Amino acid sequence: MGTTIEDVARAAQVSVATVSRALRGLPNVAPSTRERVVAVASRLDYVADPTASRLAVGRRMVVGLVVPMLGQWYYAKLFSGVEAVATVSGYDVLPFTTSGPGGSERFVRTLPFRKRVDGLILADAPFDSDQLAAVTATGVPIVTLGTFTAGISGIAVDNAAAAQLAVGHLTGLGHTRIALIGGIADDPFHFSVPVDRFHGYQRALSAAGLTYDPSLVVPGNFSPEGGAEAMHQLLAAPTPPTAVFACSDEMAIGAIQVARDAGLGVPRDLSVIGIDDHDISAYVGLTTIRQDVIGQGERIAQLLLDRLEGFEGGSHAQEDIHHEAHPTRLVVRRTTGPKPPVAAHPRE
Amino acid sequence: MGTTIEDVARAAQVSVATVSRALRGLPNVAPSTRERVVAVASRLDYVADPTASRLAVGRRMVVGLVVPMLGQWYYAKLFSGVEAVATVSGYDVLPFTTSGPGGSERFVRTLPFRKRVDGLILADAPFDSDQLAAVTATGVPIVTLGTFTAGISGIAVDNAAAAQLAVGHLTGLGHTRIALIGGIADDPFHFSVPVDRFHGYQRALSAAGLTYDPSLVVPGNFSPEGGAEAMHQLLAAPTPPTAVFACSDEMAIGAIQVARDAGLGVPRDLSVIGIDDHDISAYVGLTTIRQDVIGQGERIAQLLLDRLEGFEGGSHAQEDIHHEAHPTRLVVRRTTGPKPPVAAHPRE
DNA sequence: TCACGATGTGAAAACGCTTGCACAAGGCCT
DNA sequence: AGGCCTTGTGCAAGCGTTTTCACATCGTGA
Repeated sequence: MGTTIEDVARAAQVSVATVSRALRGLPNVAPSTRERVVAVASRLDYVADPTASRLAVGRRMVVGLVVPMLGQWYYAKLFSGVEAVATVSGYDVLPFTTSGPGGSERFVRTLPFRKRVDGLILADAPFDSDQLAAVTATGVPIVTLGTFTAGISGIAVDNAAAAQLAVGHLTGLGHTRIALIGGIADDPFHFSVPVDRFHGYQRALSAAGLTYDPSLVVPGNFSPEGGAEAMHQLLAAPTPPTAVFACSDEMAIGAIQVARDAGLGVPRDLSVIGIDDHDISAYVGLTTIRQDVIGQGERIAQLLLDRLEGFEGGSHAQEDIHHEAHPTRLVVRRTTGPKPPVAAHPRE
Repeated sequence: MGTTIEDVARAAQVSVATVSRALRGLPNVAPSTRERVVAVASRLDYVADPTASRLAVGRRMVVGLVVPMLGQWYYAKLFSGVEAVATVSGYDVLPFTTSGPGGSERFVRTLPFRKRVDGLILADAPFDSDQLAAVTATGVPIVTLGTFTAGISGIAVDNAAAAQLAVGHLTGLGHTRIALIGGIADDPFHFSVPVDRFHGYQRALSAAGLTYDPSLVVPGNFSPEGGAEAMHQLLAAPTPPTAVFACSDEMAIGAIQVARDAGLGVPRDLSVIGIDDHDISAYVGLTTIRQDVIGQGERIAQLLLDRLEGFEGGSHAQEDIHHEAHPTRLVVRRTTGPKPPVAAHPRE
């Protein structure tokens, strides 16, 4: 296993420089020489040590992916999308999570990506502007996903529009008491996605001539558990909603379960819509707003890679920053329906 | 950003060797010197370049995680467990997927982990013994997850026992026609998990005095889609099952949806049990066999790291191989119930 | 026939760190 | 007082590549 370029050079009776050139397809190598080197290299099972070559070249061939957490559906999908395109360009992807111990403060304080990555993807980055400044000050090329930042290229779905689409679907069905399960109140990671969706929610309400009732807005922590808790809270109110817009499918699913346990029919007594189109949403019949997460991951990775390749080859001209909206789509399934004639109360 | 160890040495009026020693807490550095070096280093925002240090030390500080795919719930959780413990020991984790283009053949042919990782975690590795031999021949320390291999340490749940537990639950409820939705027939990645679960299924049947009916065993591809298709196939049979054991929760969820769409009550007419205890299973009321995926990831990573650390410090004595079974547990929820008095047929 | 650009090749200097070895300076013992 | 560990420090040789530069060699046009 430990064959080095020198072993190959010796065996092929050439210098290491020639081996390097021959194996990487650089010009100025005689065809016969190249052939011989390649043959020897493959006979010896030689592969270049990336550590050494990265040191020599000065590029780490690593992109960092900063996410609140792995293991959650959205970020897992994202990672796999990013990984897929990074790999074909020879880049590794190194995840950094900001919701663990220490959270984003630790991340910003230690800047653990320094000297380790060539570029950074900030996904739903929970940073305030000071923190962001600290990160950009390192000089590492950055793109964002899920939120737009002035001066930084990125892609995102239009969260406000998506939310508005969702809530519009509900108002279109005649609902007037529409709850929001989001991530606002306790805001574990204070990123902008839930905020934007909240705004879309409000917009849709006023578009339908409805007044905003703060008691119908509860946090859901973007988990099924959180969604369930939120639903409990909503059902305990004097006049429960007839429809719920959950800011993620996982919360929606948690909410639906609680509602059904309470004896409510979904969508007979209560309509529920989510966002994401989680892998299993189709199989629980959840109406939702679909977004292509893997596609977003692939796209943002490509955006960063283009920038990185551009850096080496081209002018260091001011990169024109680029904000790209990704589409979303309403998928109507079986958890939303017309407003019930009389509001049902959960049975005790 | 580009401060090197030499900059620090110059500023602190010591040699680079001393800087290296001081910053890494090695002995034989005068307290006053160390203090000064640390101060200077932090003033200059110095961090060691891992690429250079890895080259010098000869260890890559990377563990490879070989999985069929990322982005699926099980492997995403696994990755996050592995990542969590690897990180605290300073290791990066580099995923390799074997179900993409080229599949495991490509992986075995190119051995893309050479010179890149210090150790390898093979999760549900779809390798035959020749392929496995090719991988081990590289000399890279290996552990397996999800399956036991002679001569290689690993951890796994007892899949046969888990399956037996699941099917035993169904026979205990009086069911006699019990289907299996697994991954056997077309076997996209031919790994052993579905095989073991199939054996557990058979064992549970004979334990209950039931005869095995091959027509009740259909592949499900470990996806909700696959589970749905499988259920369609099962319902089309002359005498459909009254209970289904799905080899993953995702398949179970797909199956349930199809059954309900066909007018069957779950669990009134049809009981369904899965394996995994997926994040959302609790919220769709799915009866299942629970396994702690993140815990498995953490444990297998620790096992590998211990081995790696052992390598450097201690004797190269024959590592005692270590096979560790991880527990599973039956979680009864609301998709399983007693055998219906008369078998229901799907309504057309 | 001679200078001259192409072309192929090798020597050696990076890249930024770690670490073995040599060495100086003190303390401690006898 | 003289030898001897111990402690603190620096020099320099790696680690395995890439890449610059210089140097042959060969053909080619004048």
